[in-house]
Amino acid sequence: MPDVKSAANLLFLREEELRQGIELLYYAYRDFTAEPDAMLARYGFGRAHHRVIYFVGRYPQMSVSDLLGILRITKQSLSRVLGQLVRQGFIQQRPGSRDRRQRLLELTEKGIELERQLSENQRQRIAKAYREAGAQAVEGFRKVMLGIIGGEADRRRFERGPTR
Amino acid sequence: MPDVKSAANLLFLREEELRQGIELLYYAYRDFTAEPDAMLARYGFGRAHHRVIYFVGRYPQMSVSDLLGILRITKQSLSRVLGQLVRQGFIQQRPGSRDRRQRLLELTEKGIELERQLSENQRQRIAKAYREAGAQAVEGFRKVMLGIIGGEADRRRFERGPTR
DNA sequence: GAAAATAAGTCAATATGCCTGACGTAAAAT
DNA sequence: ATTTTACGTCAGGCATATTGACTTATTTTC
Repeated sequence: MPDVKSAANLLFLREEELRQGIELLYYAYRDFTAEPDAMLARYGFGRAHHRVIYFVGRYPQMSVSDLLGILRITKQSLSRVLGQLVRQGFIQQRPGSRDRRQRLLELTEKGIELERQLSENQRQRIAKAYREAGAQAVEGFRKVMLGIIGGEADRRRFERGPTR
Repeated sequence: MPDVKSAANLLFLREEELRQGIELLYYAYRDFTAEPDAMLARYGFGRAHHRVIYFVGRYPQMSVSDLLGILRITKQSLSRVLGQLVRQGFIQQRPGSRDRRQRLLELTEKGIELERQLSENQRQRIAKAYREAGAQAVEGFRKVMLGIIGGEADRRRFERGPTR
């Protein structure tokens, strides 16, 4: 019964393909974070500090609640990490001009330097992967990753054009 | 001076492209783990339990040290998580026949069921992304992800052919 | 203008994940 | 017979994150 056999085989291939997708994400993320984590440890920081520094560098003058929205953590969790970064002079806060309740966040010179160091490794890893895979593969990578990302709002961050 | 300007523009595009790569990984991984995390919380488990259940399901009869090698954590960290799963009947251990020092790991029926529930969400997310992006994009996704993964040994897990 | 909502911060208690270091046991390799 | 390996465990510690309760300043809404 070749029909049954090939149907089963298709299902099997599909199952295997999906598992490989899960694992590609797992291994890639694991390796992607390993080196920055090691660097952060030398400052007494953790991965949470990296995420804060990264996104504040990416979106200067962002508010605390925007940052909370991206990180999807509670303000109590953010508080300690952000407080450390502010007290140690990596991040600067200033009241918003339109809404003075807001504390707009910005990297200091020192913060910019740390961000650069931390992300350099990741940029090079991506650059290497992109270079080896080629432009067409990069396009496919983008498409699949955008499909994995859940929210419409987050997907919009990746619209075409250099500066979002 | 058009040369300088276009060179700077190229650098800018490249920088933006690399940053987007970093962020695609961040958002995709964040959303990829959010729902399983919520399910695990209902069992009193964390992401670590999911990883253990996933890989034991993927490679039945694997040894503890093989699992440690994949997870890249210490045996002390694994110990509590694995111990809970064994005591609560999700994972079964048996001495290896060739090397009786080994404890080979295997999911129980209960473990298989939990694994299926947890990964179903991730499989569907991948399936949706693959379906929407198309076969060629999936090929590109694989290429780029493999380029991001550091170790040759880990990349070998993704060689062609259904069963590794 | 008073009441309600929002942005941000704080105190407290708790859980989980992960680490280093030290030590123990059984089995295999040399 | 000694050393190495596979696994486990005790102890102590730090980072990340949670829920819940409460405060302050400012803006919005009625």
